[in-house]
Amino acid sequence: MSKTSQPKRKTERSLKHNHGACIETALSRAEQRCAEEGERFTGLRRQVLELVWAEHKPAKAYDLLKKLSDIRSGVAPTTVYRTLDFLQERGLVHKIESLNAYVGCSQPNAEHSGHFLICEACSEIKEIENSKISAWLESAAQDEEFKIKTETVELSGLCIRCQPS
Amino acid sequence: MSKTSQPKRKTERSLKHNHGACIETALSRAEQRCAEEGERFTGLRRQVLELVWAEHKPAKAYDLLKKLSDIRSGVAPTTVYRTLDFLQERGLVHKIESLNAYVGCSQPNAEHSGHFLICEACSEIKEIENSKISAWLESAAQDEEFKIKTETVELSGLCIRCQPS
DNA sequence: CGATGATAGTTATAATATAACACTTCAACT
DNA sequence: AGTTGAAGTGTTATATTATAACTATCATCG
Repeated sequence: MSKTSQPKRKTERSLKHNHGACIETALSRAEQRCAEEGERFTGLRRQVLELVWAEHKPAKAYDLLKKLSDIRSGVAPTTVYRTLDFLQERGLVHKIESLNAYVGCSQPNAEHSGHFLICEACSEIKEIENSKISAWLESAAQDEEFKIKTETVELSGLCIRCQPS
Repeated sequence: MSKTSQPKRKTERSLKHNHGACIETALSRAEQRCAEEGERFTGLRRQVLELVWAEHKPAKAYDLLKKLSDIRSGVAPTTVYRTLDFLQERGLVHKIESLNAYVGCSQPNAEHSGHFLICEACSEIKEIENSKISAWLESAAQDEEFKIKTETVELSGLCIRCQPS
């Protein structure tokens, strides 16, 4: 019997959505996406992605390393970084540059840079899907005749739940 | 005679502006800004800022450390990071999160997060002063009722000079 | 002058990330 | 089924980035 077979303690988030299902969705999308691209969604890749998705908070590489070590042997930093690189290249996770951490992406079908709202109080990260943002930034870049390839947009502050009322 | 006393080789950039003057301007603005705030613009702080401004490219902390060691003794990582922190807090330099590097800020008067265009080919960084960007991002955040405190906006790609014609 | 707080020096270590090479596995082909 | 080549993973070592904790020095002000 695995440790995860029990009814598990609830987090704030789990009160609001079925996070188990949330993870499942992410994993099956990832599987599908890899299949489409002829990439293998191996046990290692699945485990790492599952750990990244364990919370809706940024996961640090070395924290993933520790957790991964609990479920398999022969895990080194390389293991984690290589796998994160793979997942990133397929758009399955994003790196949050300002935190040196990683979050799962729920729109793995699109080749997109993510845009993030990062709550400084509760650490929760929300990826915003506002197609206008890229258009705006491109227009700003166009003023300088600059050709954007990747966008790093990380907005830190307070989410609605953490704002003083 | 210092090495820098000679007519020096021209870089692409030096053909376009008098970079010596560019540094001088940055330094005197910094001096003024510190004076306004009752902060001391010490020799160390001046030297670090000068090194950051040496090029219009991102400066890595440990590169600054090496260069700083050439002009003073007792320089450790702490020295550099502490000084960069000081300069950052006063808006005199910005950290480029996606590169773990620092650039000088030419608008040290404003409390602003910078928005950057980063050329992947020539490494040149341009800080864009487009007041619309913050307004746009704030409106996007507002849709989620998120209160932005700091914006990390780093757009990587190709500057006009590095684009294939 | 002497107390005080800011600045800088010193030593050690933590945290993040990559390089280089060896071994294993899988799938495609014969 | 056996061969083989590329992809995946393991292993070891090291590079890079950043901070902690404590001490010494300096500038200012009473």
